Amino acid sequence: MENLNVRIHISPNLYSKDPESSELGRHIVCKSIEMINSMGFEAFTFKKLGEAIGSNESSVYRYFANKHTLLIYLVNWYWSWMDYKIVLQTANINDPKEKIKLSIELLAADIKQDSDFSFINEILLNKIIIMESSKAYHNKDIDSENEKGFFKTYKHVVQRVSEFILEYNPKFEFPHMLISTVIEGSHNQRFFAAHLPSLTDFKEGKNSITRFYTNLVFNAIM
Amino acid sequence: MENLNVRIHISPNLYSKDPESSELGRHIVCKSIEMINSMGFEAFTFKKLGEAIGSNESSVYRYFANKHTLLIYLVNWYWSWMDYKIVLQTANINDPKEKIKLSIELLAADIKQDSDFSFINEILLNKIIIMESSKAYHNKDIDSENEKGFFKTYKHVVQRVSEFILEYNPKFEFPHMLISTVIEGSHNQRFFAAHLPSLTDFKEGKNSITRFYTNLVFNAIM
DNA sequence: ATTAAATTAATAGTAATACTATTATATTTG
DNA sequence: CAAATATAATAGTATTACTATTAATTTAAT
Repeated sequence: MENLNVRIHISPNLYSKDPESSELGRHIVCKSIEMINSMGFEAFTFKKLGEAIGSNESSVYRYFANKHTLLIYLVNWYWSWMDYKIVLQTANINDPKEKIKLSIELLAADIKQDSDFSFINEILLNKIIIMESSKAYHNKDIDSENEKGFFKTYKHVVQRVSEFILEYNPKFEFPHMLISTVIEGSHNQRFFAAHLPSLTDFKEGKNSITRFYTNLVFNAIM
Repeated sequence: MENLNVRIHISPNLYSKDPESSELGRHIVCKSIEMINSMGFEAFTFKKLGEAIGSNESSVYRYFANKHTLLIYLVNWYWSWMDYKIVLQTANINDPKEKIKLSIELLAADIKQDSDFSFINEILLNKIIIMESSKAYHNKDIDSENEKGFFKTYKHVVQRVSEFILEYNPKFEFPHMLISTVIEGSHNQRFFAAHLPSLTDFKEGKNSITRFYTNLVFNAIM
């Protein structure tokens, strides 16, 4: 990605103190991504994180109320970043078909390169989204958290791509279902490919997942 | 469902002591379904369960090593039951198109009736599958648990319906991806409809979800 | 029927987790 | 420079997720 002077803006509802405002804060986010990746969200604790960054538990609590909120922060960062990538990729393209194609490629891709325009490692963050993001909303607080805007950026991405779908076919009845199916589905398929391969037909190096969902979408909306 | 003398068989790997073998065991399973539903999997504990059934924590531990294993048990029960329903529904039907259609209807349905042929409430269990089942596999032990057969019945259902797909179109490249997309997708859509409606195009009483996935499948494989 | 063996139930205890409250130390500002 | 504010570290608590031990009950064998 180009060396643009762009920053992902995160709603203040998603943290107690802005982690971007201090070295410690950036460290917390950066290290938490590594740790959630390596040990899994369940085993990850603020105590371990504090130790790992040479600080302590209570300092982490000043930035995030708990590890769930930290996950929400990461998930929102990811979707803001993804939205930005989609906008950039589809800028100046008029053909809705092409916009849809490019969007699916971004949404379903296996992220292999860190964009380097922030302290966040997007390769690892993508793995967290695949492995852990469903835990961000599959809980009893979903409704109150949704009201607080915890899932805004995800909904935003779905809305954006759904609009491309409607540009292509204004009569299509289920654009949001289709896009959320592609997003969640492609993440699931990457997870299944790695751990439950009999639930997929994934073959290395053949772009199966992107191909599958691209075909699925265009067959559905044409 | 008819009053058949059928029992869902659960692999002994999935429990420490067979909960079907005693009153207490059946009580544990039965009550856990209610409690996981009402309080969510995270807040649910064996201590609370013990109290609720007039027993105690350690008695529950004799049946299941921990609450994660209990969830795995429930998930497997569900998929064995679903497989049975699919077999029953599609028996004596030769047209693969019809078999696929019926299977999708079963997989994507909002379960509204308890089949009453066991001590398990399938309406509530279906809600648990929608809300909690991704937690059964999104964890760091997935590979060793998969080896122990923890996800066998789910894979079995996907395999069965994938075979219907291949009967219909032997050249289709992604039958497993398609079916796991339908299953996970339809569960997600039911969850979204209830909690994040802007990710769906769900409309009450219009069978949107089943209709969407049925169209998706037949457009994909034709 | 009696005793031994096995199973089941209940009690108590422990390490770890997810926080909170308090105090100490630094930094900023009037 | 003193007061106010922000930050960091320590210590503590309730709960969780178990485990180990002991007590009670059931089953089985002679």
